[in-house]
Amino acid sequence: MRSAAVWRHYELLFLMEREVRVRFAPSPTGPLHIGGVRTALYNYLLARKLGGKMLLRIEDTDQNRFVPGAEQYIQDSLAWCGIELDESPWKGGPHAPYRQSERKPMYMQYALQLIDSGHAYYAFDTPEELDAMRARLTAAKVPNPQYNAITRSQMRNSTTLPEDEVKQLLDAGTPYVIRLKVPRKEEIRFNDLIRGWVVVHSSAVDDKVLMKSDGMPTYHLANIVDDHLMEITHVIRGEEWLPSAPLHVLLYRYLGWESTMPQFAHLPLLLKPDGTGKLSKRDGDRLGFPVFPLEWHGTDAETGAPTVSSGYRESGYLPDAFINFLAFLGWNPGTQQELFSMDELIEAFSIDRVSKSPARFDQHKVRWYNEQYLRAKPNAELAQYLLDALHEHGVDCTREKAEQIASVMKERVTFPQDFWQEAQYFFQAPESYDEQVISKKWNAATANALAAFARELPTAAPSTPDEIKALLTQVLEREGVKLGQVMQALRVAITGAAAGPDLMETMHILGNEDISQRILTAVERLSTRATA
RNA sequence: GGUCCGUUCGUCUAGGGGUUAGGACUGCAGAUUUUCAUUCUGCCAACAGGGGUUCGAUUCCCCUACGGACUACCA
Repeated sequence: MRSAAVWRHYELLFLMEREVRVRFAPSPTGPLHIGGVRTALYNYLLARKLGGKMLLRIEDTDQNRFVPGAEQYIQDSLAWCGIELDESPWKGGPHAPYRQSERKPMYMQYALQLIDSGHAYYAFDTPEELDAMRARLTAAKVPNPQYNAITRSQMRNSTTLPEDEVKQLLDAGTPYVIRLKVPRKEEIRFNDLIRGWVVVHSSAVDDKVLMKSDGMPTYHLANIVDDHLMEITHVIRGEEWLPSAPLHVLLYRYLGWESTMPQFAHLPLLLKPDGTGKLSKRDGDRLGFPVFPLEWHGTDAETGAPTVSSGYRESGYLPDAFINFLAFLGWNPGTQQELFSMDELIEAFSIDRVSKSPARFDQHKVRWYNEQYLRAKPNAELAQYLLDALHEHGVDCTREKAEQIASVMKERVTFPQDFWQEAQYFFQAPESYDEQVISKKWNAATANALAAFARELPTAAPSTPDEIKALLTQVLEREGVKLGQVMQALRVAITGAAAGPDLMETMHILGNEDISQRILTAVERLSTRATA
């Protein structure tokens, strides 16, 4: 049973004993998806919360899976999200280098240490021999074929071969791997910060390869060695690592590092928004919304054709909104508060409030978060989005006008690009008019009243939304038409659309000349059409 | 198949032996508004099933079902 008080106690102990150090350790095999970003985020939040350090380590021990640009993508993504790294391949740090490929010379000595202490052994089996072994076991209906305490005695390795033959094979340069000698009957247990005690029997763990025949360590060895050397105190990673955690515990023990073994916290998975299963990189645009923080330009694995996967950044999501949403996927503060800045997240975060069960996406909620964050921004900042888009399209606009537009539009947009898309009519008189409104609301009386209003505008020169309204009311009264009857028609005459922000505000932004002109144009065009 | 992990409204979740099971998103309805949106108000909506333990279980225990992860010289 997890109790908040107990974990707070653990956290305090760590604080007193040694600096909290966490790591995010992605492999550069493609774009980082949001599950990875969330893992990085929780690591970051814990580090900042406890006054510790956050480092990033590139796990590139499999050179076959290296994807150019992936590392840069990881760096850019975290930077965009506001997740700061204290140590990284790009920034350096006291435990450099931070790429496992560059740390290659460091691993062999630990594998040899394990061999010396009898916890690991050389294995010379070829892939064909391994396949044959598995096939044999499968045929014999062995539930879980694996290289383990039982099968290792039938394979070609240093536990079965005479010592001098092993030496001979090694001297001859025969390809080999180093495998962990997992005990046959032993209970392995560890206390997961999120799940409590996890117990696994060693018979379920196989003799994992520690050093590959290319001289590189596998993930299992490398991550233990590096976490130890880098003085990592908490390993926060996805649930997919839970089954191999007992193996890692064994490694810490056999290497003699158990007393400083980091605490484990296995995060619940992020599920595909539609069907079932964990979210994967391939889910991409199939779902209609991004699973990547940034747009990714890759190549199709089979055809080699270039592919593009959309990103939250390019789709118009604000990093703060994205992060706030992501933080709540698997964690909550236990209060009613929904909106959290990064600093507030840091303040509120605690690992014991991370839930155990997996979470699915809610595309509506990310949008909602984005709207909240967008509306909280000052008009000047929102105006800049519009200004940028206008500049791109070669349209002139003063900053003052852009701010006015942003001010009236902010309640009705989800993304920054909406300002440009929804505000077209502020820069261009309508070319067509909403048919429904025209057929329902446009008639001779309305047209006459609006024309009268348009003619009086330049001379009356109202200078505020209120004054515009006053003038309009005054004219309509004289014409014997009610305000409610013409508003829709007036809106359509000016904007062409049936809906939009407050009309008086809109007219004020456009200016008297423009409104007058637009109304007269509409009256002319719509009457002509009516008689035609 | 085996091992491990999980299961509260459609979604994210709070809660916890006795509660009208709370909030947020979505949806729906109403109010406001010159319109749409916003805003406000309300409504719909959940403890997977079965056994225990108990005066009492959604909450603790067990089983079942379902879901998921893992099961490579990938991470």
